[in-house]
Amino acid sequence: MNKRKTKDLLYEQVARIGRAVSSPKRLELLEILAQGEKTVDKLAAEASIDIKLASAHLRTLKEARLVEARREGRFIAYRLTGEDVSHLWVNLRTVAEEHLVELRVALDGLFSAPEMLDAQTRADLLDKAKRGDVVVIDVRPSDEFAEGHLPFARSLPLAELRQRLAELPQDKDIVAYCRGPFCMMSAEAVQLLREQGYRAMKIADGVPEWQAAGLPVE
Amino acid sequence: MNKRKTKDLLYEQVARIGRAVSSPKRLELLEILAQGEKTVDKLAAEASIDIKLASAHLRTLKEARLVEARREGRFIAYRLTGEDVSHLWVNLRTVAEEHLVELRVALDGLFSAPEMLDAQTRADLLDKAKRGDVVVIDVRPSDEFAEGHLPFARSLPLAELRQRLAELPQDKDIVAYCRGPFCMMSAEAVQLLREQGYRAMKIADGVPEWQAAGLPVE
DNA sequence: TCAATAATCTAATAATCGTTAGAATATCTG
DNA sequence: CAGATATTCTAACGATTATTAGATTATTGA
Repeated sequence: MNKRKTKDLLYEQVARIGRAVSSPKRLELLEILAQGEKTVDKLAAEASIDIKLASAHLRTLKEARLVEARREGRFIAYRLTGEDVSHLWVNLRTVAEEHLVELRVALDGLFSAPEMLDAQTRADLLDKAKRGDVVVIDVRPSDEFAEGHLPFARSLPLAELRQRLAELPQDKDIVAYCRGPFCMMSAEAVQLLREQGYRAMKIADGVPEWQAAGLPVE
Repeated sequence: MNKRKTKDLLYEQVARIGRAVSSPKRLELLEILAQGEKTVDKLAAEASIDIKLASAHLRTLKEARLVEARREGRFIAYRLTGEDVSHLWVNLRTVAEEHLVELRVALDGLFSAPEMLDAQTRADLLDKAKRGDVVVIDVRPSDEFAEGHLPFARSLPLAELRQRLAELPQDKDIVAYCRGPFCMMSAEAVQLLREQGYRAMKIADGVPEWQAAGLPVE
């Protein structure tokens, strides 16, 4: 048995994972799937691509065993093959944020400082939420909330926020979160809430980030 | 500002990292660099590729900011841009090991069970090494040992092992490690030691794995 | 069984990437 | 400064991949 050939085989297998995460659209699909199981048409709509293209990308992800599919009636639902895949996405995104100036500039421009809590305050936030000093709202669609959410968070999807404002207290800090640092739902929620006179801010974390940091999820 | 365009830009940046790790040879270069700084000719020799090709791959890695270069006399030395890059490599390899049957089969075939310590025994190993119950040897080239090694380990490069056998005790367990699960140096060392009547075994971990697990490195 | 829907499969084209070879650059040594 | 060495740069070819469109399969409900 040739030592060189064996090594080539090993690295080739890891490169299968690498190739799977080398396309922006596949990464976006992975991030959406990190929020929970989704059908092809929903994934395509979320990622703003054609169903055929989504299907092709999902096939690639499936061949790398990062996702798996199951038929649900007329639909086919995809999900990540494990929590480690969600962590890989967080890891890739974190390395990109750390090293690629272009990305950091784009993110800084998007989310101005006062709206964004720092990562160190995570434990602190959990504590305040537990005591009821702040209201943590999950502005993702409710099915994603159902698949897992931050402790003490309440579901208040962005689409329903305007009609359900009455549910929120005017005299407490409101902290919104969504799918993660690339998701703009929490920023939109904060903007709306501030316009209506609420004391609102956002955190960049989503459930995948929270989990990858070793913190509990409900 | 278009929401869709902004998102595309963000995922495109992460995909730059993905593309950088989508080639087997680039992954091999990353693993070698995870052991410490190396010049282009050494990297090319280790990865069994032409210097020109190594240079091209290193350029790609540099464009993704995963490595950086500095001139050292007539040579140019490359190193990883941070510890997080080394963790990313470990993460990718771990996901591949977890999900790709082909890889697991290849690894199982390579390293038969009795020679390999389980990952859980890491803390235990550290303890025994501290008390002197086992001798931990680092069989990588000595410059890699110098850049960082497991606590209580002593450097005994594979190339010098046969001549330096006398340095090892016959009555103690000897544990060999090298660059990580894909590296075959520790397996070769164990084979040689056993032929010579020593009680030897290997661990799959290298320094990057040890570090990624949050354990101390000297 | 037929029409409608969701998704996949197949084939084709354009774009990108890996690899190689030859020319060019930068540094060291005499 | 000339020659040797280490590496990069440039250009080119073949291989791989992304994307699109058309045909096909699987399921549901009338």
